[in-house]
Amino acid sequence: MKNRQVTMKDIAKRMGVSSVTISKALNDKDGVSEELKAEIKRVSIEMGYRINTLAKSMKEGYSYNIGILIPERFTGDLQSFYMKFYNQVSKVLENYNYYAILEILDKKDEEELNFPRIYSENKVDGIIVLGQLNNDYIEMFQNIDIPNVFLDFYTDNSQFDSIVTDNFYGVYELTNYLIKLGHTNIGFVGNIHSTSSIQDRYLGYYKSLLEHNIPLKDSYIFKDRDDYGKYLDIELTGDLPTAFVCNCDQVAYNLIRRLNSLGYNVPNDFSVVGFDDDIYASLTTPPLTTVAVDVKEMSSVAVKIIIKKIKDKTAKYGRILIKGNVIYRESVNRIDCYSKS
Amino acid sequence: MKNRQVTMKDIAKRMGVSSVTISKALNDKDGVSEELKAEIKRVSIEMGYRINTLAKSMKEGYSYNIGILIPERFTGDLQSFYMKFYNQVSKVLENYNYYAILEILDKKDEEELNFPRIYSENKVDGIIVLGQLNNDYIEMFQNIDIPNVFLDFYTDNSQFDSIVTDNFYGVYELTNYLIKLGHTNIGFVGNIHSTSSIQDRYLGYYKSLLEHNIPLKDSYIFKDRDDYGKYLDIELTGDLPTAFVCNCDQVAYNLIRRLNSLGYNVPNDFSVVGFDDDIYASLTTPPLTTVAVDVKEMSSVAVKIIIKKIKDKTAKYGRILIKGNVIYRESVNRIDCYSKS
DNA sequence: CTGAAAGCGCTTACAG
DNA sequence: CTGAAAGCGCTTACAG
Repeated sequence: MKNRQVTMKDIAKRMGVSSVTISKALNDKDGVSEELKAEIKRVSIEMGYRINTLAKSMKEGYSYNIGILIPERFTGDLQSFYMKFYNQVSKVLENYNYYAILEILDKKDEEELNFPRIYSENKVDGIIVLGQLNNDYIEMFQNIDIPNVFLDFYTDNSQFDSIVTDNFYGVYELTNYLIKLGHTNIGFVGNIHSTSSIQDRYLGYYKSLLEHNIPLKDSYIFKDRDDYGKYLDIELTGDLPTAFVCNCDQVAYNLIRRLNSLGYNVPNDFSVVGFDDDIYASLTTPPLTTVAVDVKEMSSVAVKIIIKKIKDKTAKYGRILIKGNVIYRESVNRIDCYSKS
Repeated sequence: MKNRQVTMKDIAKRMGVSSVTISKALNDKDGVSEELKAEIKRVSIEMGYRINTLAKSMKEGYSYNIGILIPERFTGDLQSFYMKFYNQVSKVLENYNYYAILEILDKKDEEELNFPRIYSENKVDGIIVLGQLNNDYIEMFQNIDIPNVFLDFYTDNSQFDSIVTDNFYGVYELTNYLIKLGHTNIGFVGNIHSTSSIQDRYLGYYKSLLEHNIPLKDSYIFKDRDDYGKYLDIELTGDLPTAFVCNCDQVAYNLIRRLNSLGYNVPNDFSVVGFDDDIYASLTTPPLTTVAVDVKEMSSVAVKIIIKKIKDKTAKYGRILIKGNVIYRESVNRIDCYSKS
């Protein structure tokens, strides 16, 4: 058994007042004289009082916990990206006096459509889902009667609120930047049938071309992975563009190594840009111009929304796009300037 | 307000029994006939009952939460290592019907010696500290009256239980391996005054040399960082060893790039080993022979210990060393065999 | 096998 | 300004 904690009752007894008065004083509510309030606070510290949030929570009907649900497959070795989110969300929640509870949803539970345990056991007031769930599971989520928000992915079912990085706009900005530097032969590296975020990035690239009256060339679309996500050797034969827009930094990293091994130099022979600003962006030589996902802002918004939804169950937000930040580094050159960077 | 949940009372009313019987049935306790128990379970599912763990917790005096406390400075960009631990600990806790609550201890709170909020607010039954706290804070931790365990670091105060990777033994094994392959001129790369884990790794290297009657040479100790942890260019002049034992993978990565830029090949000209098996180990060409910290085992042990300490407040474990696993890759050659690997 | 009573530590609504 | 009473939803110990 736990050793007995100091309770409000103990303070009350010692001070000869009621525990109601203690509660009011410690919560800065009206109905206690300022002097008594100050004295109560002093004594409570002296006695080493710590509030029992469990009791408070039960009375109020709120746990002051938010669940963060991450499908197991996003927790592998290199997926530290999601942990960054978790970290940030957890930090933001503090400002609202909330805590984050992580649940990793294992494959089996996801397939068998079992409710998250944090939900079944009423551990949380709301759930932030981090990382794409399978469709059936998402459908099931509609039956969950606590607020939820999807972070970093979305679904076509408009019932759900989601917060995603603006893939489209980010690549659009990057491509505009390349064009401004004189590039007109610009390739896109990625399997445009693989994930919806790669697709959106591709469309941002395409929009930039459209706006500048640059025709889209099939031969400038370079497949980087098969439809199962397995990386392929990028085919670099025939007519090549002067700049490559890669769907992510890791692919840019692979591409640059590939180009190097063929005797090319980046950015002198080819300009290359990525997306994500993850560790690969700084491991390439030269470091990559890329788009940094705004983890901080996205996390803040996710928390704000879930807290609002807890207070107002009917609130709806839909799909919220958060702009990333273009990070300018040395992997890009003006097209008319082949002198070294 | 939350929409009202189904409670045991509701089930009781509907079935014409008391809520005590419901509680017994759902918890598989004695005192209910098997038929009634089965019927209660059926109805509770039908009614969509979810237990209110808050009420249960309050009654029992346990929150069924474990806090994971990570000092802020370990949550930066590249420290996904700690998140791996967090992940794993969280997964293991599930088996004990416990949940993990993350608290990132910010710099200010650490300096001002403020208790973690999860402690002040009684949110958790125990705390796992992940990442070295400053000494004063550790001293203060002695006054915390809930069980705690330090994960991945230790302190000389034997009051505390800690679980650390066996740095000493890991490097000892690696160095033995190099010697078995014929190396006798073996260098160590690291600032041996910088952290205690680097020091332990150095001593493992030294023990291996001792055992094989290989003299320790000052000139074979290569400083990789200053005393503040800032990386230095490693000085590679004069008499060089045939193999380098690096204190971590990132340093091995830096070293190999350095050697490459000087025109050397690894492993043909020099063998190199690292420690950690992090992303850098697979980014080097060739990939690194290194020691993988056994995150899984360390996390399991941490959880086992904290759960035991919750049940028995007097339990003591001291410093527990967990062996890492040597991962054999291609960055090492036999010394007598210069043909390619 | 079944249930009435008490209690976990708070907070809220109300009375004085 | 202060406090007695009731209640949040469970579980435990005890009585029948």
